[in-house]
Amino acid sequence: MSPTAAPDPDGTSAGATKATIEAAGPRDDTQTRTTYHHGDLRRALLEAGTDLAREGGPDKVVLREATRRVGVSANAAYRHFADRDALLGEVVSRAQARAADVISAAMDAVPSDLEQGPRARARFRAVGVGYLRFAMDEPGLFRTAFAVPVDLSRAASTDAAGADGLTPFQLLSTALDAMVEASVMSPDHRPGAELLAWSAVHGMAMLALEGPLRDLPRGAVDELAPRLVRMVDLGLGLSDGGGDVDDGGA
Amino acid sequence: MSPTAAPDPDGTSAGATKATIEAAGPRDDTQTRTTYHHGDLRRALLEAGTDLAREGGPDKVVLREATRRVGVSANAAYRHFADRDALLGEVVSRAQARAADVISAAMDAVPSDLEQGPRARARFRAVGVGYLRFAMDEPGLFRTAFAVPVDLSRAASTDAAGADGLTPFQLLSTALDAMVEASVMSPDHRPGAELLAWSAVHGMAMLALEGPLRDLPRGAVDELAPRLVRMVDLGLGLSDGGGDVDDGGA
DNA sequence: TGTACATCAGTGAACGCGCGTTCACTGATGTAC
DNA sequence: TGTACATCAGTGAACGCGCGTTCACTGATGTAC
Repeated sequence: MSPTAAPDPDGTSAGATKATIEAAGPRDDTQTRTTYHHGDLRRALLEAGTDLAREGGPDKVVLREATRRVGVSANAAYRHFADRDALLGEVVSRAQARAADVISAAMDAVPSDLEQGPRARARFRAVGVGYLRFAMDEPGLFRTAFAVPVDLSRAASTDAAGADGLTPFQLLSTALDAMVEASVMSPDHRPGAELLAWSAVHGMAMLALEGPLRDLPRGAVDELAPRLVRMVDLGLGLSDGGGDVDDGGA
Repeated sequence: MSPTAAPDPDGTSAGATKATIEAAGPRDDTQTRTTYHHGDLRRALLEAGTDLAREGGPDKVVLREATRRVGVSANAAYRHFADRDALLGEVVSRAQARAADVISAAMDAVPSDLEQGPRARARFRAVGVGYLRFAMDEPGLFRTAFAVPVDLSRAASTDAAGADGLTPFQLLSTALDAMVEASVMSPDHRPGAELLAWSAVHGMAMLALEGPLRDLPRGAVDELAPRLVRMVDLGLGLSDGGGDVDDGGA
């Protein structure tokens, strides 16, 4: 039970002094430290790691640099994280939570006085628009959240939910459920629809961020994003698909 | 003018000997060399680089490892490539050309006795299916072709066209043009449609290859791919889009 | 037909970089008595 | 209330790795005379 996790219960002078230092804030970081113990090193490293991710994506989340920024020796990190992947894993979760917040905000911007059907659709499209907005506004965090080239499955990933308690994937799922409930999407098309919709927006983000469309101007993406989500909306919801179109030979 | 680039014109014994060695094949590679000069080092490095890309994507295209595999000292590569990025740039082009071949093959598998409209559609969908097939069959090459995390724009990129002379992007463009010509797609929707379609398949590939869906089984992708391209087809072609759907507030 | 010589295509060793991680350690803290 | 001591959270130095790149060099080739 760390003294920062719970309010310091004891009133010894030593304890009070430490509590005072901590109350001054979990290290203003970046600057030199006066105490031997950092006080909140774990959180500080997480924040430094997130900054690194913001600046250059997952590859830039480098353990030594994080400790350097916090002003601590390199191996102090090993008191709080098993290894570099453990740190990266938690940074990934934080990045996903940030994405969830942006998506939630976009969904909440949909007028609540719309009728059920149009509202479900608009909220569904807002998921995609929010996803792409996050990608373009925070390219480093986006790639950290959704395009980590290494497998982090063995690293304990903490909660990736946003402020409202839902992960980006869960937000997408609920939006699709609402469309079915509002009868603007056939239940037949519902299974797996997350992956189809996600693919479209994820692909545009990746093409624009580190694909062949790297130098596509921001404005172009802003213009394409609504067209893309409309394409998905129409392609998923309007038709029976499958039956009414010849399947060719491919 | 390298002797390998053009047929060796002279008949001197020295020249003939060298020509004989070269005729025996551009180095069987991987094994020890008996001559001081390699004979076809540039091509051999390109091939080693492509093998590396196949095995582990763009990051694994490492100059030292390529020379090691060819059996040559590390800096011999600098006789043929300005730097590591120049080598990588050419490997990227080769990977794109391979993608073009797979896509072409998928398009050519569409029966030619279909009517113009259905055929145009089927060939368009074949582009997406071929793209995803290449991604799953050759994940390393796919990522090298379409997901290089560094900017290679300053590296001279050679031709990325496949055997039929078209790049993957050009194949997609011609498929879309054919749909407009066959009147199964409105000309109003044509501009920029490449990016919408490309986004969808690229996103699914990236999610399955190095995204959160990394452990999605191959079979799942095989099942989703046709649904995805159908979604795109319907979303792009069937409706007027834009006007007939409320735009919400997002 | 031979030979001097410029040029080409390699070699071997080294540099500097930055990383993750481990080792043996020490200063600070909290607790049992 | 003081004090011994276990435990916690840091330090500093080092290891080993692999990379891209450069340096001064040498062996092989092709050509002008």
